[in-house]
Amino acid sequence: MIKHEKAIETLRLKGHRLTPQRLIVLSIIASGEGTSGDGHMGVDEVFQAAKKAYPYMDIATVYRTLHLFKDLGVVTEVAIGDRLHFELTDPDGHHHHMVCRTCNGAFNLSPHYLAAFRETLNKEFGFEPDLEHFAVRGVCAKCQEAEAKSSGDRN
Amino acid sequence: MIKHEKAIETLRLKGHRLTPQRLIVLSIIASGEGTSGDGHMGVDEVFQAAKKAYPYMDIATVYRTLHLFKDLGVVTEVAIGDRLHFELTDPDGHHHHMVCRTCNGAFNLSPHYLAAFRETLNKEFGFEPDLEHFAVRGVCAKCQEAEAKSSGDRN
DNA sequence: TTAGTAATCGCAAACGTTTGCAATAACTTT
DNA sequence: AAAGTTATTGCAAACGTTTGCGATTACTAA
Repeated sequence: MIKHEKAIETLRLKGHRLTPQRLIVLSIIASGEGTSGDGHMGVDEVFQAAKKAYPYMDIATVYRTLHLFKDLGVVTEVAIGDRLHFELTDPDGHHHHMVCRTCNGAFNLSPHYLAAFRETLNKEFGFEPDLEHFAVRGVCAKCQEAEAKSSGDRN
Repeated sequence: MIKHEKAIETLRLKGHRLTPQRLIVLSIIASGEGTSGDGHMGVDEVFQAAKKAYPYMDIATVYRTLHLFKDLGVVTEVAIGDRLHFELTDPDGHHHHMVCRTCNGAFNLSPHYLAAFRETLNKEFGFEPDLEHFAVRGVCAKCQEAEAKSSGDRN
């Protein structure tokens, strides 16, 4: 059940080297033990965890590795409140995100909901949108309630 | 036809001070003479122009001013190829953007195309998306053609 | 008109991220 | 198994952006 074995295969197939640093970062992302509890982790979370496994780990390497993984489609980048988070791409459970601007919670969104939108852009403008991963910001149902209750204005 | 008079009014109404720096930044954004030719400008473009009008202008002030304007809804932020661009919010001609990942061109998109999407998120999840301004990345029709012609792969 | 006050500024330092470069190490070939 | 090639690394410097702070200045009230 080594979840990220396919990712390693992808690396090798595209001619990238299997360095300890990359494997460490990969396993950390795969474990997904971030503070958010949503399976995605911030760069610094990854870095801190990686240093424990390999004290020489450099933050630049973490960034380079995450970007490589992203380009390979091995991990997916989610913008959570201004900072980037990363999660292992799950080809079977591919999903988008709704990110609440109030509580920074991330909710999954099935690709189905975007299909119509993509088709429209294609037909009307010949524009092919990048919707491999997509995040909408907004306010989730819970925070809308809370806001309605307190009905105080802060903005 | 002082296009940004309403913006100045907004500043004053919310109790913000009308400093020369703010007025300069505002008029620069309003002029919209960016290199992109699309009416939006990068932070450094704004900064360079502002320095000409007021040599003591500091880049931090430009950032603070743009963020203030954005919070007030006076300007709109567009992510163009990793860098933020800003344009005067035009309440009459409100529009979204399609940003081509290949040529970095920005094409306007009428809000109409997002209405259905918003409604779905609302109904299905009770999620209220921020779609005041929205930018989809992708590849425009022209670049798709060009790519098809060369048919070389790079990624 | 002047004096008081608080927001705003310029500066400099800090932050998160990216990049250039020489040293290292993963892979290939023999 | 050893040597060669080249991607990758760690480091340090640079980049774009944000923030803390004391000095300045727009506004308010007298």
